[in-house]
This record gives sequence, C-alpha cells and structure tokens, in this order.
Amino acid sequence: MKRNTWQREAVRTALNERGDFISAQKLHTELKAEGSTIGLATVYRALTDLVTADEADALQSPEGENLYRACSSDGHHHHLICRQCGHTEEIEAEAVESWAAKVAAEHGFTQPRHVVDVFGLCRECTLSP
Amino acid sequence: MKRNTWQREAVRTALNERGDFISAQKLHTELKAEGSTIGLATVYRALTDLVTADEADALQSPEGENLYRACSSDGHHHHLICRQCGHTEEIEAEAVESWAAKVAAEHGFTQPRHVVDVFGLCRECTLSP
DNA sequence: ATCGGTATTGACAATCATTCTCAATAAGCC
DNA sequence: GGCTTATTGAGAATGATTGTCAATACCGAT
Repeated sequence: MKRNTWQREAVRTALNERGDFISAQKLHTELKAEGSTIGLATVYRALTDLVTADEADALQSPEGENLYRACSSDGHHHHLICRQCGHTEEIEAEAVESWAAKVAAEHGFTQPRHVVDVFGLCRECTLSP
Repeated sequence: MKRNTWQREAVRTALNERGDFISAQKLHTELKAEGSTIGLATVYRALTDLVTADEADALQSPEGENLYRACSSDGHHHHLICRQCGHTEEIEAEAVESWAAKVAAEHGFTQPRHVVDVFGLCRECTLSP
C-alpha cells in the first residue's frame, strides 16, 4: 500500500516550484534551510519514487551527480540541453523509443535502457557567447 | 615535461585491444589479473590523460560509472552496451542522426551533439547472471 | 475517535567510484 | 653514472548514494 506523507509532498512541491534541474543534495539542503526536518535518505527515496511514477525525470550531470526535475508532460521523454547556460527543453522522441527497443532486441539484448540527450547551444548562447 | 611509462602504455594498449567500453575499475582488475602491478589511481590518471589527448572517449553509464573506450577515428556511430560484462556492439543510427539535427534546429539550438547509447543485458548475461 | 498492522521515516553506517596525499621510484637529459 | 622532477602506488579522503533498523505515523478497520 502507498501512503501519503508530508515529506513526499514537500519534495514534490519543491520540485514543481523550482522548474530547473536540481541535485538531491541541494534540494535537501534547501528544505532544511526552510526549517524542514526531512532526512537526506528520504529526499532520495521521494525523488526516485517520483521518477518511477513519471512525475519527475532524472539525468546525470557531467560531474556524475543525478539531477532531478519535475516533469511537465507525462510519460517518458528526452532533453535538449544547452551546454553553455544549462537551459533545458523537453523533446518528444517517439521514434527513438521504438528504435532503441528494436535495435536491442535484434542484438539479443534484454532490459534496454537508453541515454538519448542532445547537447547544443541555445538561441541566446549562440548569439552572445 | 611528459614522460612515457610502461603503465600508460599498458592502459593504452589494453583499451585498443578491447575496443569495447570499459570502466576504470574493471580495466584495473583485468590488468592486475594479467599480472600487472599497476595501481588503480594510475589507471584513472592514464585514462583521463587519454581522453584529454583525444585518444579515448568517455561516457557515463546509467549506474553512474564512467566508461572509456579507445577512439575509433572512423566515422560517427552509437553503441549497444552490456551493463554486466561491458560487451559493446556498434549500431547504425542514421534515423537518429537526422532526428537529432532536426529537433535541435526546431528549438533554435545550434552545434548539436548528441549522446545516444542503449544499455542492456547481452545474450550471455541475460542467461547466466 | 481510537486501535493496530505496516509503510515510511531519519540518523547513521556502509558502499562505491573517484580523487588526493606523499614518500618512493624511475624517465629523460647532462 | 648522477641529477632533476614527473610519475607511481598504497592508502586515506571525499562525496554521492544506498542500506539498516528502531521509532514513528498513516490509514483502513473497529
């Protein structure tokens, strides 16, 4: 059975208010700064729960941290990330989904996961570097 | 001044012979298994050196490990990577290429690069874990 | 409203990849 | 061979994440 706790709710709303990608560590620090007594482990648990519930998505920063963000659209999707300013946009990748699954199957691979992210320079950063 | 040591050479040739993506940890274990006395820290140092010298590629697995591979100078392609044994198969992704370029352009992004890799369990690892 | 089983929490320990430290070693130049 | 100093290796340190487990609190049933 799944229970609703104020801790999970706190993580969910914190993510929604923020909009940007944020690390679990930083989120925990901010919550504590606001007076919350939530534990670090709980933040991690809440975040992974949100990801599996498709309410948030996760990606790895080049530094090896996991970053989380509230998902605006539901379902599985990918990102277009500016490598200058970090701005991200969600992109649909229906074609890529089925392609990944097909290719994996053709080579005898099971349990496919994929990493599909496009890095570039966004409009602003293209104009003023 | 830059010096040539058998350790760096060992890492370079191990990467070249292998062709697959491999983690620093696993590479170190294999070298030790072959009787080498190389240290783990040295393997890390050699790998990052190779990457900065453009002799190797690095990417992050979904598990947060850094994987390294000798740079095949020929063309651009993608990978199907076993997250158990590290076996890699190259895959054609013509469809993905054009898709990435198109999506980037639609959102005003320039200079698109993309990360498209599929992780799974290969045939052998699916059968005997 | 309260009771009880159990999902969830939080403090802390444990883990895992990676980096740092520093004395000892060895590469390259004389 | 001898000197200088980049490089090494063993272990400690770091930093993110996950596991442990007793205490807590959610929620359906009473």
